[in-house]
Formats: sequence, C-alpha cells, structure tokens
Amino acid sequence: MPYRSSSKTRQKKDTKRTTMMQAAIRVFAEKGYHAATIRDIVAASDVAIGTFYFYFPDKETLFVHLYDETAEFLLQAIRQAMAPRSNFSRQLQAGLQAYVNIAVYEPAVIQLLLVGGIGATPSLNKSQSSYRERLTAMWQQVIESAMETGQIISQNGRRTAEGFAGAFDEIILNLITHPNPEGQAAAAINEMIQFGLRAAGFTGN
Amino acid sequence: MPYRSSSKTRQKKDTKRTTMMQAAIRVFAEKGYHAATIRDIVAASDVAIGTFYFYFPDKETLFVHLYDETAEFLLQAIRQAMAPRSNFSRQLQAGLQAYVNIAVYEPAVIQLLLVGGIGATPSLNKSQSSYRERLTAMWQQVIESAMETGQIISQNGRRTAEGFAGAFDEIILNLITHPNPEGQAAAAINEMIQFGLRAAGFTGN
Amino acid sequence: MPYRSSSKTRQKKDTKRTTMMQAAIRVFAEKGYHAATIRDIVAASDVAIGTFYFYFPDKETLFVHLYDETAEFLLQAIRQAMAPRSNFSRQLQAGLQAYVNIAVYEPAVIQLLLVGGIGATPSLNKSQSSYRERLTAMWQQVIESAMETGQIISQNGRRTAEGFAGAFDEIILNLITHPNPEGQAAAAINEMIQFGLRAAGFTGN
Amino acid sequence: MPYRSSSKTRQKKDTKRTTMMQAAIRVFAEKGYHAATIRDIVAASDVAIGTFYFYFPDKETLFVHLYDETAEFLLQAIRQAMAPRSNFSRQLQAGLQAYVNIAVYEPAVIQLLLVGGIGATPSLNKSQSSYRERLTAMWQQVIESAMETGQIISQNGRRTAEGFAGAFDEIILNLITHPNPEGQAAAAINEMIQFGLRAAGFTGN
DNA sequence: TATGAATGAGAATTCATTCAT
DNA sequence: TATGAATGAATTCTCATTCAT
Repeated sequence: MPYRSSSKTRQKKDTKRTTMMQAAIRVFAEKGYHAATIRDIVAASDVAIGTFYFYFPDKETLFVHLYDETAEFLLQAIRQAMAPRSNFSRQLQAGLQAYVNIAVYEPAVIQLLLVGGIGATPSLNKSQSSYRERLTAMWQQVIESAMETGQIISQNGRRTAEGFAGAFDEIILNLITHPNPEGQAAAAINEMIQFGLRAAGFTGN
Repeated sequence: MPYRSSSKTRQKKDTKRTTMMQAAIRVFAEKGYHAATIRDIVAASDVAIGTFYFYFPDKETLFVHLYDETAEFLLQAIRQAMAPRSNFSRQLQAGLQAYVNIAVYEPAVIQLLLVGGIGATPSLNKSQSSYRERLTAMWQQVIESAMETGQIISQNGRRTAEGFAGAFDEIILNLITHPNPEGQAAAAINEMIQFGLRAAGFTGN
Repeated sequence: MPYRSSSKTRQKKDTKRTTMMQAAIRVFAEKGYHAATIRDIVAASDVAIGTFYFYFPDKETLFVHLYDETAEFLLQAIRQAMAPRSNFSRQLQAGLQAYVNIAVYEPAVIQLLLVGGIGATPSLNKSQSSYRERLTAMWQQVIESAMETGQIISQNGRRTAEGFAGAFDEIILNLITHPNPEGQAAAAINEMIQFGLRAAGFTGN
Repeated sequence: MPYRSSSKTRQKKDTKRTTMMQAAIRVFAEKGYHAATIRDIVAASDVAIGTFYFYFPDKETLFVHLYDETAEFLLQAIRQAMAPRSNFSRQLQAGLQAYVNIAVYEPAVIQLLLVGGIGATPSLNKSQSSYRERLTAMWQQVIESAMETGQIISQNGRRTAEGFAGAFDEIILNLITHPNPEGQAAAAINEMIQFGLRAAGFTGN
C-alpha cells in the first residue's frame, strides 16, 4: 500500500518546521546572526544538520525570513491594539501596552529585531530599514491624525515619529534587561505614555 | 634594566598606531565587526598583517578598545558642550548641536557605536551597556538638575533619559542616512530640541 | 517457501524498473555521474527517493550496471550489423552505419559511454576498460579477418583496431555536437568508411 | 630593519607555487577532478589547507588553469616538433614522437587532459572543447598542407583530422596503460605513423 | 511496494593568528 | 620594527542513504 502524503504527515512536517523556526529565533536572538551556528540551531531543535537544510534553504534566507515575519508580527500587534481607539492618548496607551507585553513575554522578538540582526548580512539591510521605516510610519500616522484633530500641537510629525520609535525601543530594551521586567512593566508603560504625550504636545482635547 | 624605546621612536610608533586605529575605525564603521577583516584594516593602513599584531593583541581587543575610546570621545564632546550652560533649554541645544556635528562630520563615530558593534562579540557587551548607561546617565543628570530647579515638571528622570537617548539616536541615524545630512542638520537640531523640551515638560522658567 | 511475486506483479515491477533505468541513463548522460543526483533521477522517473532504493542498491552500482548494459547494447548492435557481411568494406560500412544511427537517434548511449562515465568512480574502471577492450577487439577481429583474406595489407591489427576505436569515437562525438547531426550523418559515415579503408590499407580485393 | 620582499622571497614563493601545481596535476590526473580533494592536494604538497588558498583562489579555478596550461604545453610541444619539417611523413613522425615522449615520461599530462577532466565541472567545458578543437585544427593544418602539395590524396581534411586526434589519443592511452610503456614506445610510434600515412592516403611524394 | 522525512559524513572555503626572517 | 607566508579550527552546505509508516 503506497505511503500517503496525508494531511497528518504534512501537518507533522509543518509542526516541526514551526518548532525549528521558533528554536532558530531563540538562538538568533540570544547569540546574534554570526555567533549562531547551524549546529546551535539544530541542537536547539534536537535534529541533525541535514534536517535544517531539508526545511530551510540556508542560514541567511531563514534569518531574513524570520526577521521579516517577526517584524510584521510586532507591527501588526501594535497596530491592532491601537486600531479601535480614536483618542491619541488611548492609542498610545494601547499600542505601548501591546508592545511591552510582547517585550516581556516574548523577549526574543525584540532581541531579534533590535539586536540579533544588526550588521548580520547585507541581504538583511532591506528588511531592516523596511522595519524601521514601517515602525516610524506607524507612529507618524498616529501623530498626524492627532494633529489634524487638534489633540496635539503642530509639529514635524515625521521627526516626532522617529523620536517615538527610538525612545520606546530604548526604554523597552532597558526594561527587558532589568532583572524583573514583569514587575516593572506597568510603571514603564505609564511613563512611556506620559513621555509620549508630552513629547507630542498633547493638549488634552 | 628593561629596554626603553627612545621618545622619538615611541612617538613614531604612536603615530603609526594612531593611524592604524583610525583606519580600523573607518573599516569597522563601514563594514561592521564581522565583515571587517584584518586584511581590510591593514590594507586601509597600508601595512602588512604582521604589523597589525605588533601594535594590537587581536581583532576583538582592538575593537572593544576603539569602541570604548569612541564612546568616551562622544560623551565628552556632548558633556563639554553642555557644561557651561545652566538653563535646560540651552543645555539641550548645546548638547544636540555637538552631537549632530559629530554625526554629520564624523559619521564613523556614530556608525561604530550604533551599528558596527551591535552583536559583534560577547566581550563587547560590557562596553556597550556601559556606553548606553553613561549616555543615559548624562541625560538623566541634565534632566534631574532641571527638575530640581523647577525648569521641567516632576517625572521619572531615569525613564525620560532613556527616552532621550533612544529618540536622539534614532533621529540622528535617520539624519545621516539622508542624502544630504548637512543641509538637514539645522532643522533636525531644532526639532530635536523642541522634542526634548516637550518630552521633559519644560515650563520655560 | 519464500514469497514469490506473481508474474503479473513481477512484470509490473520490471516495467517500473526499466522505466527508472531509462530515466537514469538520460540523467547520467546529460549531467555526468557526479552532477547527477538521486533526486534528479527520481524526479525524471516521477517516483520518490525511497523507491529508487527499493529497485537499486545504490547510485554507483546502478551506474556501473547501466554502463555495462549500454556498452553491451552498442557492441551487439555494431556486431550484428557487421555479421552478415564478409567483405571488409561492407563490414565497415554496416558497422559504422549502425554506430552512427545509434549516435544520432540515441545520443544518450554515446554520451554515457564516452563522456558521462569518465572518471566517475573507481568501481567503473573495470567496466570502462572492458568496454574499450571489447570495442577494440571487435575491430581487431574484423581487421585480422580481412588481413587473412588479403583484403588489407599486413599490419599490427591490434594497433589499427585501437586507431579505429579512437578515430570513430572522436568523429562521432564531433558529429553529435554538431547542430544538425542527422543532416551530416550520411556524409560522416562515408568519410569514416574511406578513412577506415585507407587506414587499414584496403586493397580492394 | 624592515622585512624585504626581496627577489629571494618571491622566488621561493614562486617555487612553492609551482611545486604545488605539479602536485595538484598528479593528484587530479590520478583521481580525477571530483575524487581529488583539497586535502589530497595539500597532503601531496605537504602543506596545510590554508596554504592552498593562499596560492590559489579555489579548486575549480586551479583545475581549469592547470588544464589550460597543460593543453597549451602539449600542443606547443607537438607543434614545435613538427614545425621544422615540411614533408608530411616527417611531420607526422616528429609530432608523434613528441606526443609519445610526453605520454611516456609525463603520463599525468595525458591523464589530466584525457581522463581527469571529463565531466569535471561546467566551467571546464570551454577549455575542453577548445583543446579538442585546437588539437584537431593542428592536424587539419598539417593534412591540408600536405593535400595542397599533393603528398596525400584529396579528402575532407577536417574529418581526417578528427580521426587522427581520436586515433592517436586512443593508441597513446593504451600505451601508457601497458606495463612497460617505454619499451613499447618506439614500435607504437612507428605503427602510428604508418596508420596516419595510410589514413591520409600518403602517396609518397 | 512506496513514500519522503531524517540523517550525518565529508567537502570546500574563510580568516584570525603565528613566527621565521 | 616590519613582513607576509603558513597554519588549521571552524563554518556552511550537499547528497547518498536509511527507515518508520
């Protein structure tokens, strides 16, 4: 009886693929692109080297893919948290809440995007600037909406957005470096909100 | 009695050493730690590989040393610019002016600190967090002084300082990526000042 | 009593086996032994990798087997074409006709024997020298028969046979490299016959 | 005192380079391109792996280079031997004498060209057909000269040249496979000359 | 019979570092 | 001091082969 490439088999393969990708994210986040070897990744997945190349074309492609996927995931999470809010203050609160949540419970996501990938490989450059650009664009949109509705003072929305992107990332990196991130999360979120409201010149309307 | 190089010899040696270090900074800044090879560095210095190892113990040590030195240089430059000012607004202006000046005219300094070194090698971690820490501490001191004198509202100075560090770096990175950084510098500085004043809750007194 | 596949089953198996072998010949002829992978072969046969190893022990054994079989096929074809002729000139004509026919319509046969297998694997050496030996022996027999009957001048039949083997192969390789082998075939055959008659010192009797 | 990249040093380097190339030719000739590993080559040269890459860019480039150089050497040797002769018979004698000499005393040359490189790597194809082409062209020129001066009968010179190229190579391969090539060389040369004169329809004028 | 996921030995190549001159 | 030839550990990736299903 011929072997059936049934949905069961395929599902198993997909599961393994996902498992390996998660292991790879962890390894890349922890060691950075260069220090992370294929051996590290397969060891973390408990498979043989050949298995890596059965599932992925090569180290570089996988890394760029993980980076892109992770960036998209993070941006989506923040965007979706902000979407239902119309008030600038509430948007900021929701977005930062989502951001910090991920940072605290999935620190590998932040490490991959902010640390693991820097200077990794030329082919990552595009992904990397695309991520910074989209992150900035996201804040810029929020800021310009708020400007139009008079919630914040008139300003160069692009520049403020860059400031937001940099400031929040730095605060979050400091947060997850802290011995007890979860305990600090609530305070950090509040202070980030205050920082953002002030920096954007929130008028309270 | 141990052999002592005459002062003339020592000076010559120091000169060559300095030349090589400057070449190394350029190469590291341009390619990043991993992609930069010793061959690249000696080629840029127009010496042989062996000469590199006469002046420096190894690639890693040199890099960490350059990083530390560069970080110190940048921090000193900003600190010194702010020192004579007592008003928060003026301090901000002077500090950012100095920062942007360096970014525009010595972009390698910024690239080395913000890009070339991330994820380079474990032994850099200490230097790196030390630099972020001192940068943040610098802003924190400015902020807390201003708080004490009532120039800005009461806040968690540490957190605002982290925000400053991240925000200004991000804006500066965007600036030097711009095709014509010099042309944008003045506007960028002004907007950074405004951003900082707002974010710190500057009351104008 | 050991399990015996029914004749129907065995036939089906043989068919599949044959199909795979033909695909393998094509792939080996096209890419050469080393560049041809098992994946290439199973892709050309539209089966899975495991199936390959059900029918054949390994790549090397299959290749040697295919080489031997192909060599035997080619030698038989030429021999059979020459068998009914007794005159040297007619024999040459018939043999070369058959040889060129195969070269033009089954180029994979020639490519496998003359190109794909050279330097393939140590275990092929025996097959390879056996083929060259039998090819030479075939011509030698024809030549020595003709010598005995005074159709050609006295000579070292072995050496002339080697010359025949090399010369005809080279001409045929050039022929199938030509953009339009079929169009050139007739002329090539005639010229090969003339070459052979002259080289053997055909006296016309 | 600075190290002098004197002619002595450079000469030593050139010598080593040449030594390594000769070792590489032997290894490639014996095992063929694929079976020959870099480890084999450096072992034959008694140096470390890194040394190989200090002298040569990579395996493929070296092989193609060696092939081209060897082909050129062989062609030149045969051409130069034939150059001073004007009579077809004498040319053949001189050329084959040179060819067999090389085959017997430098069998690696012949093995590299006729065996070691077949199916080696796509980038060799050009070199390989170029060699076969130039070898054939060399014989063709000799043949057409002789035709013009009426020394041999009228014929398709190109086709005869292909026959020569193939026939002589085959005979020479058989010769060097023989247990005592040197002992057979003289007879082989004579018989090759006779074969060639007959095949070209030498009229004796 | 048939499948294809999984394996791991082995190959090429890079590059920081050493050391005789 | 200065040189650059030489080294070899370490890394990525390929592909023939196995085996549970």
